[in-house]
Amino acid sequence: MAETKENIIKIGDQLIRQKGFNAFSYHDIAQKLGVKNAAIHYHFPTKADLLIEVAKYHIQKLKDFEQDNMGLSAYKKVIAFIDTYVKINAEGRVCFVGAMATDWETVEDTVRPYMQQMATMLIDWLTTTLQKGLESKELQFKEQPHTQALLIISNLLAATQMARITGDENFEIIKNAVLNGIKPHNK
Amino acid sequence: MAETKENIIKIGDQLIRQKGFNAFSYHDIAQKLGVKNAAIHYHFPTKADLLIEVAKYHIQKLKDFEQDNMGLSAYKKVIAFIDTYVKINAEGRVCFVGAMATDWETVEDTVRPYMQQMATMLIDWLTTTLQKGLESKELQFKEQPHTQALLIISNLLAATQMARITGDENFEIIKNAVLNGIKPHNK
DNA sequence: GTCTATATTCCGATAGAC
DNA sequence: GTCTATCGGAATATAGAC
Repeated sequence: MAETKENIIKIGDQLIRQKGFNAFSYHDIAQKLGVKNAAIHYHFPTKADLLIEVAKYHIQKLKDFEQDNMGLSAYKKVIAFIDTYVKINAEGRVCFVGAMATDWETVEDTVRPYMQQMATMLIDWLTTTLQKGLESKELQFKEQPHTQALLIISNLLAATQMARITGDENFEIIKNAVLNGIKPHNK
Repeated sequence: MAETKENIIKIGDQLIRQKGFNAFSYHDIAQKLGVKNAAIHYHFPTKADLLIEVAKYHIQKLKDFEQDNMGLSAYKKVIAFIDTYVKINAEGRVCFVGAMATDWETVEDTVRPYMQQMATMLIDWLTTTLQKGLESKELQFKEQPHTQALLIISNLLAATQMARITGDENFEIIKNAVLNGIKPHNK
């Protein structure tokens, strides 16, 4: 069934963001699915094949996210964006971009364009969202929208990582400060 | 010689921040030192033993950093702090806290307290530095010093990671914005 | 302190049966 | 599509000589 292929991608993604690309094995996935090692290789001959599909999966999830929140105000879009990181943090995982960044030097060249596409889409969407929020005076911040987008993404990306080491309180503090950094002063 | 032990730690540290803890082998270190696999095991029986020493090495480096910059103004201390991330980024590596965060779930319990100590020291030092800069009006920012410290560290930590994927321009942008975020408005 | 040699385990990957 | 079986390789780790 094609359902298995989808499940492998999802479990692979979870393992990548939990343990890292070099720390999980096909056996880990097989075990969770109740199948054998070889069954995973049937769907994804090499680990790089799987990683590319996981990256594509994230690109699609991001497109879905954009679509689902299209009608929302800029402020609520940012809230929804922050919320995805809250969920990631609650799972005890890190975000895909952060996980891929630390494994970057170990992944094959064929994989990298997909990660670059995903990261660029993320930055572009938030930049545009902030830009519109600025124009409608719904949001307020000093930096360029692109710069503010980079600041927000880096804050949240690192917050989920630091939370593992220093605890969830620091994630909460950073999360609240991010929001505070784009709120109009008179609100 | 004890020099070899020190060299193993330094090379181990570089490999951890370049490829990740689970992606380098004792063979990698041995090769760089021109010795054999077994020589590394003589100094550090297990990989966890080495990791603990790498963590201690970073704790000591941080103490040295604090000592070396003790006489500087708060502003110059922050500049020196940012500069360490500029160097990390120029090397194509990531910072130790970020590297350890993504490998967190795969390291033994005995290692974790050292990483927690290192991360806490980092946050505490920057918090104190920002606090003093605020009091002397040398620096200016809206958030609590502890919050601002978390924001700055998360920005820089993630900037080195994102630079790998989306390029060094984004690191530069984030770096400049970090500094811009604590500068008094009249300067 | 470093070496050779080796034990052991695990992982990625493939062949071929069902 | 999944299985059993297995290959080849690499990695962690240890024993014992020098």
